[in-house]
Amino acid sequence: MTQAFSFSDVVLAWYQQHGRKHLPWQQQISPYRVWVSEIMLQQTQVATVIPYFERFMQRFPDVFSLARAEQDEVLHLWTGLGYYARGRNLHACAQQIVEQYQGEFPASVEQLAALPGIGRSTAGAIAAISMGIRAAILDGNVKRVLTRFYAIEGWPGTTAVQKQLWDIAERLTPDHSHREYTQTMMDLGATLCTRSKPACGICPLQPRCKGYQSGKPSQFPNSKPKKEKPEKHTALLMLEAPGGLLYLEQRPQTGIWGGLWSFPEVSDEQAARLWLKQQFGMEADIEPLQRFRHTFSHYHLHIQPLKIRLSHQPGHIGEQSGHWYNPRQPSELGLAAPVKKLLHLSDI
DNA sequence: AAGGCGGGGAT
DNA sequence: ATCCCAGCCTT
Repeated sequence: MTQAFSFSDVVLAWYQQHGRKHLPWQQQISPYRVWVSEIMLQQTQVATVIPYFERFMQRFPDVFSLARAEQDEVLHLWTGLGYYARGRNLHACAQQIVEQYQGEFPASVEQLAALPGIGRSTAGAIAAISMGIRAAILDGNVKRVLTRFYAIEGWPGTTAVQKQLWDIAERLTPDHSHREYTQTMMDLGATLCTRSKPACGICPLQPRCKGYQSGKPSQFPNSKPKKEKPEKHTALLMLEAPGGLLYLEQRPQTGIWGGLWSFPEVSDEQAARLWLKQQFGMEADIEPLQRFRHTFSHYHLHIQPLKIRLSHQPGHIGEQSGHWYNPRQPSELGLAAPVKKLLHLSDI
């Protein structure tokens, strides 16, 4: 009597031969290392994450060192990764794990998902990969594999499709080999079941894949309904003191570039003149630098840098305590990508 | 349920 | 230029 291979049997067999086993976070596997990698990998590709992960582990080898750190240093190591709330949540989460759990990650999906920055999928990944707990994940890779395998119609961002996918993901998860299965589902999505030109010819799931049978596997997952991104404008004030020092202030924790250091932001050059008059009670020469465009996931931002050369360094500006940044001796601060670019631009 | 939140790599 | 990525949080 023969028993048909289950979905997870096929997946696990493929892992033995072809699964990735040498990524940095697949070595010395621990809840801490898996957690940091999973947070970094949210909406961010493997190749981008690797150097950030290595630097982060070098500086913060365990949850205690991370919990003790200054937020500025955490965000400094996050500079360029984007979605900076991830960095702030990571720091807060480390402190909570130390205070509430004596530095030991709680061993259940529910408890993990209650921590800042950890949702259902990341909790499942930490539990399955580092703790051997039976838990499902639903990241971009798994969504792609499942929507193709079952030819699921509808954009996965909708609640209905989301729920359907979670139900399927939970059902397919085997009751053994949780780490291997979880890593392999991500591997399949990352290496074979890719967004474009999927390698169906060498995919172990191909014989039963409805997406393949449809002849158009790449139409799954159905794409997000598109809408045009608005064009927004802003200006950044580059106050330069003698010696090339540039004035930075910390942005609010919420909103764009939350918690990062940035040039004072005003709406336009007109507002800049007013701002200068209010701060210094005097006129100042404003030199507009080359305007450039920075694109976010949901809008385009035209940034007008305005250089203002000050004859002397003011004692203080406005309410908050700012920071005079020396491009030749960079401070370890979290910087938004465009700000970092502008700071580097001045360092010539 | 919907919208906010980055930056970069692939195409 | 467009798409979308090892999603989560707030409203």
